[in-house]
Amino acid sequence: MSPPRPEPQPELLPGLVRAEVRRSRARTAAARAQRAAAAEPAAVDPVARVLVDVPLAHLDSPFDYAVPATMADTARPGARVKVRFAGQDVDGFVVARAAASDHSGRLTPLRRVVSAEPVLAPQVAALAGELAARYAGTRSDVLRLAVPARHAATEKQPSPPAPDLPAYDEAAAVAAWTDHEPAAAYLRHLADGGSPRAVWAAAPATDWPLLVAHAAAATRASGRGVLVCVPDGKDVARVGAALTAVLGPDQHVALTADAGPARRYRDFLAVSRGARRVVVGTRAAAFAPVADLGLVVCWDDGDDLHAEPRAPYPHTRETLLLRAEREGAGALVGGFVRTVEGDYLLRTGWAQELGATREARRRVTVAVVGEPDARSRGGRVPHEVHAAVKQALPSGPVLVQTPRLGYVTALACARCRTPARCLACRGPLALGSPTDPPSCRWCGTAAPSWACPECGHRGLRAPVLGDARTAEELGRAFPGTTVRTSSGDRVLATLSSASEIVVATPGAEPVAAEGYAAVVLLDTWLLLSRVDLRAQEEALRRWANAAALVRPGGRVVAVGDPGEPALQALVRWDPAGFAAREAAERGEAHLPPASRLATITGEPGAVDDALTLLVPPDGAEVLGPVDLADGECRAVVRVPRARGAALSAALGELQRVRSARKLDAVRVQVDPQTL
DNA sequence: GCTAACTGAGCA
DNA sequence: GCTCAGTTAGCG
Repeated sequence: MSPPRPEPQPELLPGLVRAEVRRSRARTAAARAQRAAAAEPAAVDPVARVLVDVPLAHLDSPFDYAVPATMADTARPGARVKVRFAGQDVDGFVVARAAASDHSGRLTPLRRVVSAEPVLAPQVAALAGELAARYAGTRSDVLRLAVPARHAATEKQPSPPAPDLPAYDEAAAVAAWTDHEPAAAYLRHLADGGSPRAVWAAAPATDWPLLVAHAAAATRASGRGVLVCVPDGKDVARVGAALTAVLGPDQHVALTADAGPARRYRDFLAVSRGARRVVVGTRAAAFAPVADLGLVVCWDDGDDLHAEPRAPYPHTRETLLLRAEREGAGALVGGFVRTVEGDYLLRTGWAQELGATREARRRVTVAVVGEPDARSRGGRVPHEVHAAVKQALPSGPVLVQTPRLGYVTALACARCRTPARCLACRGPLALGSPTDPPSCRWCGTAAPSWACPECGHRGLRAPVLGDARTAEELGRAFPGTTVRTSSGDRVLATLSSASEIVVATPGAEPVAAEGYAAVVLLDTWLLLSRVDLRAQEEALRRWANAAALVRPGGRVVAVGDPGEPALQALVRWDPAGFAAREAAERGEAHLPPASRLATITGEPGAVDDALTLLVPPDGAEVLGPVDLADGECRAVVRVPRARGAALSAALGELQRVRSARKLDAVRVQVDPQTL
């Protein structure tokens, strides 16, 4: 060791050198502290295995640190720590303590235990590893989604005491599930400590939050915990209310993104400390460290809110099913429709079917009426719909679903308001989705480079808002009836049973206390016209979710083409048959879930490099790359489902090599929701 | 990513 | 022989 240098006089030195001296002093002080700490290692298990929070793929594995005696008790598995890594202080989690390390060099001591609170449960650490492998991402990315930010003041507070196990009313649970088969056996299996896995297509007019709550109660009866994930905060509130009704107060926590940091951490701690054993929440809740997990529930798994938009882009359903598998829990994948992924779970025998009885499916009648002539300047609401609304109103509220704002109406020149017309047939131009070019509502011809014939301007606008205009039209047709709207950022959560009309966009439909007397689906062509892999499936999902809000015996009227397969599936209330057909078509087209598909997106040069580095598994197909907007491009790689794990592994290796060689980043998405 | 060690150019 | 900018390996 070198003798201490004589320290230069700072005031005699120029600023830069002085700064250097300060740094050097700080270094020697840090080194002294480290030496002192290293001198006294913990007596038991002096090695801490730490996952460091660095975003680099090739550094995604635990690193060993020495545990100073002073941290012997606090540096426990799951604790948040600060460590010196590559010359800087970084955050990390202790994942294990060990007696020895297989690292050959001297171990750097832990810098600091941020908190002894074990926030990273062992099963969540393992899950992060599996998800990182599955989605070709890093554990640190997954952990950022899984563990909420620390809130020191909240951490000091004790969590509420764990409540007593509530009594389980099996008769009530079976009664609530009476419309579904074989629900009684499924519930019994859960209550007996079994882990049945089911894909559930709910009957129309089913109060599904109540059924989920009873499944939770059955699981709780076996002493185990429950985790329920739903698409949005509105559904969290509904399931929360049902859980309170069935299990009693203080049995569950609701985890949502819009709770503040303090509340979020408080609720997380209540789960992590075992004070709450039942969790309902949105997609981030899929990582909640529920103790002794007995059941995971994913409601409406087709909703794209379940797809995490941050790397590595895990899907709630996949996260929950991985957990069910590794933690030995039962699973319930439910919705008013069945996704092709749900169909796949059934076909492979991974899950059993939980379906609506024939009588329950017939409880609601769905009719399809043709669209009014688009050329008529009259309204979009046909006579049959007027009649149905008129008939239903005296007995309760009526829901009118109309596709999203602005995409509905014919377009006009943004400058001079001249209506935009199709060059081929003079029909009105409209937008099918926010991303597609406008196209003709009569003949379908796309008009990507429209220019106003009057003034030459190229901008288009929607002159009237869709739901506002519909509400206006209905208000005129039914004078004296209250017409309310629910859409976008002005969503009505619930509704009384008063006789009023609610015009809502898909996903924003309020739930009526006693169910709707009638549900009307307008402009069904619009949802079907999206150029998306899942357009049909997604359209049926949105219609079914609205139609399911009708009361038993109520009427559903859809305006559209009766020949459309998705509308026919709605009329027959046959989500299983529809999913099976969709799955078959996807299989023929080598699309998920029969294939596993991944995208590589980034700068053209970066994507080229990535494709050169990628060692695809046997049978892999590489498509593209094709140019996208913003100078990016995207390649697609797909393999038969059986090679899915190999594809994920190859993509993970690609990211590690790319990261180690400091090549430009590319975004890898495994099983993206859309293409 | 970042730091620290390494390398070679430029100059005394 | 030394400094310094530019490069690069390795991170416990």
